[in-house]
Amino acid sequence: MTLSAQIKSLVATAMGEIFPGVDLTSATLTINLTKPEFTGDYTVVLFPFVKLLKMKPDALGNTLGDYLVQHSGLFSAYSIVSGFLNLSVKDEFYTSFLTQKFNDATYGEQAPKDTRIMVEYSSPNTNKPLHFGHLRNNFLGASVASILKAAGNYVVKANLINDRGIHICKSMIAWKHYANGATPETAGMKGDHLAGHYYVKFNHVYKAQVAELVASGMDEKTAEKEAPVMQEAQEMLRLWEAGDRETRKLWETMNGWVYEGFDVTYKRLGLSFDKMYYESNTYLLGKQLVEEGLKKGILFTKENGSAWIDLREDGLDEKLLLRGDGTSVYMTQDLGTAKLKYDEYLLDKSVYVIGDEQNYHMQVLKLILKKLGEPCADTVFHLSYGMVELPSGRMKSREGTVVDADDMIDEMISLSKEQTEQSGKTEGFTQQELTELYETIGLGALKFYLLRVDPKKKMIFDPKESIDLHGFTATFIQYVHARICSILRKENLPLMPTRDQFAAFSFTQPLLAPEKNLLVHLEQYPNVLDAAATELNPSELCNYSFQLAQYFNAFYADLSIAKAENEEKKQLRLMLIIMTASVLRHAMSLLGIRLPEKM
RNA sequence: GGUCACAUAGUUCAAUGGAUAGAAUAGAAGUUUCCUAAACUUUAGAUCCAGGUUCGAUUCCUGGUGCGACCA
Repeated sequence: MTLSAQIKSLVATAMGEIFPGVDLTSATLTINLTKPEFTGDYTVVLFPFVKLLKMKPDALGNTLGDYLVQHSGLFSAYSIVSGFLNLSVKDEFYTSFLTQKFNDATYGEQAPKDTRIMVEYSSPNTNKPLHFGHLRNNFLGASVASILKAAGNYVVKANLINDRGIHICKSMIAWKHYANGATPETAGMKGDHLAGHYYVKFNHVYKAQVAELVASGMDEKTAEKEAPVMQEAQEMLRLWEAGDRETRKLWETMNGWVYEGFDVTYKRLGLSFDKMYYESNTYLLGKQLVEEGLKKGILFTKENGSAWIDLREDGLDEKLLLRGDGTSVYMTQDLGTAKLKYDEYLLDKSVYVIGDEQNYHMQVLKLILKKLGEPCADTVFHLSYGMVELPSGRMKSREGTVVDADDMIDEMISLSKEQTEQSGKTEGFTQQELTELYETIGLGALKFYLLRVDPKKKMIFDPKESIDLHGFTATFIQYVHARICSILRKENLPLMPTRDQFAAFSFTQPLLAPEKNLLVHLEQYPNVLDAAATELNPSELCNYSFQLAQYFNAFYADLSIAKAENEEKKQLRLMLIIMTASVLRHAMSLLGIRLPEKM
């Protein structure tokens, strides 16, 4: 049990003992960390009980404080400041905590539970390369999956590839007309970039054709439908659905190129999946659910034979589920896929990492499943994240304002190279170590930058100013780790020494403020990890790690470790930094960020 | 038009209904005979507006303004 949970239960018990027969359940018991400007470690807020007990806050605080100091054995002292009871925890609690946990590589993790969670993320279209906005999705998904695993869940990482549809046909048509048979090899381009190139080409040609038709007197709506290249794309989609050999072959070839390109990017980013779904396999799913829904009278048909569900009672609209010609819409296949996932993996929870532009779609999806009586309805959870915007506004692929993911990665790595060379500490590194270091720093910065903001909030990305290797960044944390490793090397200690590498000390000297800050913060880690898992919010780990690193830097500047005042202090501080480095590694690994031993 | 988000220092972000609203960055001033100065210390600077609930509101409620997404 963590300290704050212990204190909460101690206070609850104490209140019961002191005020027998008084029902205190209506008052919320709030325990916080004490603000730095007051003495004490944990604070009980007294106000909620004041009315109930008809006591003044100070009187209540004294009674409770006296009782806790006398009975719990955990507190050395207390003080009351304007309605807040500040409790000081005995140093022995922290030193014994440190002795027990300093080299526990799994500190903060929870015992395996029987909860099965799928996290679907990435889910790219195969007509263009990943852009910067997709990176937020990928990092979030990967990180949330790791966090959930650390919290004891069984996790399946899934990727649903959008490999069919009109947008794919657009790339194919443009390639057919304008590529002269170019392949990634002959073009010297990654396959995903090649496909993306012809998707853009399609849009150029299309736009020109529409303009031409409009100029010749056609109205714009009609022109958009009549443009020859669009007609061709539509025809290609029909051929694809009919299983036309040649079309399917081209489709397979081009998608193959795209996957090779994606694989390179995924590998570079350290992303992996346990299960791949392909929309070309799943797009016909869901029709059966619709049929059953019609039979049960949950859905209804309109005159043209299309199938609908009426969600107006729930404040939403009528929603189309099958067109008059019997073809599906996105919602139909999403219904089917949700059921498929649930049946295949016996899920307790199915997390969809999808942008907030699809809030409505996901709300409707869940609601329809519920109305159809599908048990998977309750498992569906939309992890909705805000869009990444440029200072000039939203990224638009058609307007060419997208920041390409591969370019961004290259840029970050070269930036980290530049900065590292500037700092002039690369003596003794092999070429391979340097290459690895640049990647560690560059990718770390990128991941941290995208994960440090609450997923729900949209974020602004300024390519010129926002990426910095100082301040609230992964680099800051990596630097702390490198410093700690450096000290340990000089002391001839491994990163994770066993306990018998230290003499059996009993720590008797009072903890100094910088030591105490680190300890209090380290003790919080399990709570933070648990909160990150509950909220599906990796940014909690960013905030926590950064603060831990800040405490370390202050500690490091103030107190000597290798030349501590005496052996006891040296030992304590070594254990402290070992644990600090270990917790930082753990937290950062959940974000997919590596920490170097030298930098 | 309807639904849903969001609004905090110049900028980018924090703050389970709790104390004097925290960081980072940009600005100003300092720190290196001593374990990595990618660091540390000091300083200045903010809750969109108007009501309401509460002992107490950045947080909850109502209305307004602004920006955005989605649904037609």
